[in-house]
Amino acid sequence: MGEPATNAGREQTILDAASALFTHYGYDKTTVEDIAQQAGVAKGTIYLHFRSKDDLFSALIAREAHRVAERSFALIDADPEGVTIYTIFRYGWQAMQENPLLRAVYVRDRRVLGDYVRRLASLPQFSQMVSLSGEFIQHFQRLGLIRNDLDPDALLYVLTSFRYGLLVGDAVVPLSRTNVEAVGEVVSRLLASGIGPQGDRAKSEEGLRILREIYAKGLEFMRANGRQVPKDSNPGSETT
Amino acid sequence: MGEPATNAGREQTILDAASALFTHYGYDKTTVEDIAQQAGVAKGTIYLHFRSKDDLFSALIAREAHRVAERSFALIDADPEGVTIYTIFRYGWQAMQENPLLRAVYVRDRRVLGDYVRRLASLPQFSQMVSLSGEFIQHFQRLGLIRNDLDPDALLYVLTSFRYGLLVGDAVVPLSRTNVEAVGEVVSRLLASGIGPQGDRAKSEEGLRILREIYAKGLEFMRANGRQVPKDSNPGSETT
DNA sequence: TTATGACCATTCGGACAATTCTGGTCAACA
DNA sequence: TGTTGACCAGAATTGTCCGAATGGTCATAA
Repeated sequence: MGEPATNAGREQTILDAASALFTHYGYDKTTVEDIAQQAGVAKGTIYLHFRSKDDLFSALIAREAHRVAERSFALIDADPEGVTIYTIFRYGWQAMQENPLLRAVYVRDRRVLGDYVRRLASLPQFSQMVSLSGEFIQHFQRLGLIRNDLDPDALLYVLTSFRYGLLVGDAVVPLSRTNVEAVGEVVSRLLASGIGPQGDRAKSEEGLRILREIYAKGLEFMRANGRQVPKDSNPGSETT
Repeated sequence: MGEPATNAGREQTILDAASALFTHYGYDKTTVEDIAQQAGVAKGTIYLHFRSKDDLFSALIAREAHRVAERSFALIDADPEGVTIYTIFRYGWQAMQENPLLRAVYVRDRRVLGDYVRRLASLPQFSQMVSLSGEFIQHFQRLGLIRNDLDPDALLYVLTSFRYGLLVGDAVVPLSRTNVEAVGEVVSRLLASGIGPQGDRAKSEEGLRILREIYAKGLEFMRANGRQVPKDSNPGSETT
């Protein structure tokens, strides 16, 4: 309904169609023909914008990851607490929870990813970069934004597992749409007093800087290993 | 090596063999013949102790659940902190982490459970009973052993997901044998200041009572829905 | 009484061919 | 210049057959 006919607009339309079909039917069961039909274009058009079905999916993941990151930043900004380890964790989870496709990628849901899971193996823990990494925790500990009497490696493991559990959790305990807020609140409170700084509330501008820095790194990494531009890149880099 | 020839001893020997084979090869790929061979008995003997392969597995799960519970109780007792919400959570996790079979049951690992996962569907969340349930949290909140400014439903969801994440977590971030202790320590510290009572450290004898009570309930539940004794139970209760 | 292992009905799974489907191309077209 | 859809080779699916394997039984033996 009312898709723009511009070049960039058409690409987004294709991605929208692909997103809906992939999350519903999974990568394997969704054919390129299906995507074209849903997007209202011919199959050949898709190959004007993307090199292959794989490349299309990579582009989609990149777009959704970007959206999730922006969404989490917006949520963090909107919270009066500002940038803290627990708002980062809370809204990072919430933003990913709201995005079915990226959530599937993060938890490696074979029902959605299908054969694509093998391709993911080469991107070892790319989604961790969105908001969580070892150096991130160590930075925060050095700044006093996380209590530093905890082993950083163990803490990373705990936080990563925690987030993973929260993302997969509703497979064990069903989580209704209504109490996402309540869960976020509990998570936030728990981490605030659990791993936050004991005494003073330290300045968070530094945290924001680090957050954006690590996000930029993640972007760069994804641009390197992610999708290739189909048209105007130097050709002749085919390996087998 | 050195199995006792007593009746009960033989049953345990069979369960030991089944445990090793199931965890290594999975339910589907392990034949009754394999179990008999590994246990050093004839196949028919197994059917003197267990009604079917399913029943054997149910009995094994029951035994391992019992062991895990006892193990976690022992760990809690050994900790100077005593019975608190965080020692319960910490050692409940650790004990289950150490038991490959029960861990597979809890996370519904299809590679180990095979076709048996369907049977598990009738036991909705039986393993949660081992140490975690809604009423448990509410009891503790009422006693002041858990801060009561948190929504109990959301808290239950968070803790359940947290534990699930910790149990599955090493599929995402590999967890070496050596730092299980470190992770447990972090978990304990995090929960102590995260959800424990803010001020005083309340008396924990009451907590111990509740813990055993809920465990007893779980046992009763499992005895009702779990395996049936093959021999001297009243016959004639076959439903199709 | 208790344990055994040969035996049976059923299921499983590999092999193979027929058939459909799918990602990707490209000459024709607007 | 941008778009289309018929077309193709290879992959996946479906259906079928048949021997091997498996869960479970029971007459026999210790």
